[in-house]
Amino acid sequence: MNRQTLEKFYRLKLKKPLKSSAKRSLVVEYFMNRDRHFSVEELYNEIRKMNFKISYSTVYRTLNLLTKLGLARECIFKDGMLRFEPVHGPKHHDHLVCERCGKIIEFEEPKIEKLQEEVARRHKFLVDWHRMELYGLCAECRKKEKL
Amino acid sequence: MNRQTLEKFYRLKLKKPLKSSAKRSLVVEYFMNRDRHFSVEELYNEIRKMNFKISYSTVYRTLNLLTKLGLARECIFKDGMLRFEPVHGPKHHDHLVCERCGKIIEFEEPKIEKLQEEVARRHKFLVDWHRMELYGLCAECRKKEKL
DNA sequence: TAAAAAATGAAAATGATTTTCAAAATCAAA
DNA sequence: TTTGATTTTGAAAATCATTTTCATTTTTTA
Ligand SMILES: [Mn+2]
Ligand SMILES: [Mn+2]
Ligand SMILES: [Zn+2]
Ligand SMILES: [Zn+2]
Repeated sequence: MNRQTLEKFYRLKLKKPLKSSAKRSLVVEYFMNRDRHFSVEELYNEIRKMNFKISYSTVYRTLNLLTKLGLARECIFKDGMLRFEPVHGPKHHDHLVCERCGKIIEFEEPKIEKLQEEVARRHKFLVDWHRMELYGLCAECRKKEKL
Repeated sequence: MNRQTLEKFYRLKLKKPLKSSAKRSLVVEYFMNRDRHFSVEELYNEIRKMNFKISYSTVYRTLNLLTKLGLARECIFKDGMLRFEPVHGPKHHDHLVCERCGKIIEFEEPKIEKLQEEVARRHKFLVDWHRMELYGLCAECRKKEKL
């Protein structure tokens, strides 16, 4: 997420006009500095730890805004908890999720995406978006497993 | 799901022994007769409509049992609501989900599964299970779209 | 038949997220 | 500026699907 996100954020038009606000900017800034999946609680705690006063309501509201604006993406893995990740560009990626340590690895595999399109065509289905997650053990956890 | 499921169900050993019970059997039977994804509420209402008295607790408990026994699988799509589907065999499948009408189409694509394994190998990751869902418009909804 | 174990259902608890609403902050004229 | 309209905020309440509790009933075992 680049430096101009905050300005970009306020330039973007929604149904309703946005007033600039310190609290919201705070959330956007901390969001900007994340580069991986995080839970709302994590972000909330991080901001709190810095002695900024903020409410969960505002954190949720701002993250939902960022999502509508296309700057954030919701990720809901097996545990069912809402997470967000910054959207860095038009490139799509999918996830490997370690069921032991929770680590999340991102990957891209164009060959799979091609085949997905083929499956869709076969069913005369028009794909808007997809999600694919592979759950299992990461390299580190496999090593520990063997000891 | 075949006829012997109910017996199979009671034969399976869990941590705790199961007593046979009419209410639970009821849920298992209605579950058996489903062959697609359903919400807990749907199953509950179906049983209720037949004038059987049953509680949500028992429906939830039984479905969780069936899941532990490997006879049911949890499916959580974009809407975040818990659904179950009967497990018919060892064959795995993935889903196309229509965002307009909610229809769910199942598909298998061994070529994708192979590539998933390759991705995993590349990351020294051991895959236990995965989920893949393609969201978009089904054939029917596309037609209506065009009119 | 009696005692032990498990199942049931109503109601309460849970817990993450959203909503409400009154007060505070921001903005846009005048 | 001042004013008045609009938006934002946060605490508390509402939501809502799912789980848990617990007193009672049912099933199994002895
Ligand atoms: Mn990611
Ligand atoms: Mn299915
Ligand atoms: Zn791991
Ligand atoms: Zn459709």
